[in-house]
Amino acid sequence: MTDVTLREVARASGCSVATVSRVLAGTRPVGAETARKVREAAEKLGYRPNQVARALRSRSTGTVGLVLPQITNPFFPSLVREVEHALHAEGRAVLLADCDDDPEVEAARIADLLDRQVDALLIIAVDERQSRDAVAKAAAHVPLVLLDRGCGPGIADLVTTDNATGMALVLDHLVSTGRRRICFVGAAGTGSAAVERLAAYEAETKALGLHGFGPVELGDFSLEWGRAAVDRILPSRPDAVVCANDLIAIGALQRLRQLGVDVPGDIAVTGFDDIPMADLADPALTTVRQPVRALAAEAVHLLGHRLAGQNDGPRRLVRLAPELVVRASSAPRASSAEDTRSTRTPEVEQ
Amino acid sequence: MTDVTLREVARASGCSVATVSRVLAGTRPVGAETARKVREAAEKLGYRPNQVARALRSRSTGTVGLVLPQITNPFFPSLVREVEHALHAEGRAVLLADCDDDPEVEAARIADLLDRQVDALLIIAVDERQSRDAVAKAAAHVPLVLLDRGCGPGIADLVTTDNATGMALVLDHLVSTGRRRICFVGAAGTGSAAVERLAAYEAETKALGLHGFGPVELGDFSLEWGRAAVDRILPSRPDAVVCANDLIAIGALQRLRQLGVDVPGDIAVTGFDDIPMADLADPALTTVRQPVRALAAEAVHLLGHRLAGQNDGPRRLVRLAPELVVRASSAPRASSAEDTRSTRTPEVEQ
DNA sequence: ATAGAGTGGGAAAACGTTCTCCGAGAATCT
DNA sequence: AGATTCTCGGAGAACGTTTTCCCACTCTAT
Repeated sequence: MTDVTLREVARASGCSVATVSRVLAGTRPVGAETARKVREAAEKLGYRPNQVARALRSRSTGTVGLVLPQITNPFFPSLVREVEHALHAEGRAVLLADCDDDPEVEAARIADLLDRQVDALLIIAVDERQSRDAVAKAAAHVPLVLLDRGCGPGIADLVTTDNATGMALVLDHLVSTGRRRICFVGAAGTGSAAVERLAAYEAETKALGLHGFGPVELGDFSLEWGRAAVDRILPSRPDAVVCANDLIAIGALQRLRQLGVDVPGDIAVTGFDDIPMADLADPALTTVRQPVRALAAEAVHLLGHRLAGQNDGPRRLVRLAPELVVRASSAPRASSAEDTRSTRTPEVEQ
Repeated sequence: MTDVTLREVARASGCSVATVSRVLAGTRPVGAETARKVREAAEKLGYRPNQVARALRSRSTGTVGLVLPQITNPFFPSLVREVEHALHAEGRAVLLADCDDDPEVEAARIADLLDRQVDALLIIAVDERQSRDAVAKAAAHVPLVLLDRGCGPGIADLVTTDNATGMALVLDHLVSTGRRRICFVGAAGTGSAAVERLAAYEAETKALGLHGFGPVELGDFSLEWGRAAVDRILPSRPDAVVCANDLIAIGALQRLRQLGVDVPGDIAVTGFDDIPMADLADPALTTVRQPVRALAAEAVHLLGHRLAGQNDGPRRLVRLAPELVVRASSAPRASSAEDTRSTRTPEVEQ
């Protein structure tokens, strides 16, 4: 019932605590016979090392804090999953902190995690500006990597999706399937996703010479805004609507259907992120899939690097290229959609 | 830079470590003047108690392990969120373990959490049978509450949704809006959700005297099965399809639309769980909303109870009544759906 | 005056590890 | 043979708290 300690294993195997620790941790060579006796005793008593004591002594808890704005944001669960797996593969555990999209809660959670002596922090920042202070302060104490959302330059390592590439993929695709009257529905925030995707859209349309057309409407990253934006955009008779994320796109899809507009016949719609719903929308949504696994792997890798080294060296900014996922919502107008759903791609499983 | 300890606060305030601990923890009355000096010094040095040391000494980490099958299952994020908030409100932190739907991984994660000295475990079991051993073993060491999914009787406290009530709500609703030729698409597994929802469906249809009709098709809890099941059910010309969860229902919706069947005109469709997608489907899905916040609160409450008491006493089984959410997919046939979406209910926010 | 209770404070033991010394014996070198 | 290294093992300090003693002192009641 009560836990078995090193002392008891030592007594049972007739040697010292130090020796038992050594053979179990493999930290120094130990005589074959002694080792056997120790292992035997440990086995018999069902000894399990107390990680708290180990942490106190060795000043490392083997624990990483994962701080995010809102686990219910549909893009995060898969990211959390990958991060969790990557960390567990290194024998680390994840302390989860959901911030309810509130920077003050975020600051408090970060402080709490530091008190709990996490070895490192992985943070998806709530807000570009308002998170900065807390993040910077935390980065002074412990290796810290920002994930997905930035937080000002030079604060900490950041690994994120290359929004410019993603937007370019979308626009190339639309143009190459004959769309010309393209418009953009984005978000007005100051977050990196909002800013970068808008900037990329504008740069790319210019590069492609589509600059004549192009209403741009900015709201927020929500379904409701997607629905509302359709009404503001429709009068200019576009043949494609590029949305800054999937939620906006799905909202747009809903409103367009309601108004009897044919997608993709009259208008193509694209999203960004590839959340699970994107594949389920009707028509299934063409979108940009963030390289979730690679993002997680890279972030964990960077953490490992700082944990191994002295946690100094320059801040890194890693941008990973996303992937275009073409589905029915952007099918060429020529093919008059008998079975538009066949474009659906398989799940990201494995 | 390096952390401030009790010793340093003691030295700075000219008193002993014991006294500092006492005033900061408020564990014993201490002279007013001394207390002031201590607090002042602590403040000035920026002292933060080391939770690991505290945990080692007081044999309590203030940490709870949350073990779940797959964070990407769309029903879980909101549950995780509520659990996390409820626990944090008590000053506890959450150690997250995602099991990848694998009972062996689950067992390993549970063992790891126990080594990390979690004060308690909150487990959404992967499998009714295969999780039993690991859960039972863990329950012997630490307060443990099962959430959402059971794991055999008497293993541990269990708080879950009352599937029978939920199914009754659905059937009453369908019957009272004129549906009679009702059929069921469920899952064949041995998990409590699969078994209970099927049993409840059968009991309730019998009670309502609908027993003449009623094909029942069993597959799994997936979109694909929902799509496939439609083809097997359609020949019997039902006017309502009751699905064992939302994924199945959304799959069914998709296939029905593809076949040109009018929902809800020809056939009503209902789901179970109220995952975020349910509201976004077209038509929006009538479903049973699990009382997520209450589930989390009750589970945490039970944990607290066992943490306070001696972790004995009988195992409890708490069933919470869910709520029917009527949306467009089950609108009465009479009202020939001008704007079927208006039935949509607001988000669960706040 | 003296015993008894009550108060404020310190010294030091514990919690379960890891790790630094240190010593005893065996093996290797000159 | 004596000096040096190596190997194996133990004693005990340390990690930063909490908590148990214990002491010194001040009140109050006899």
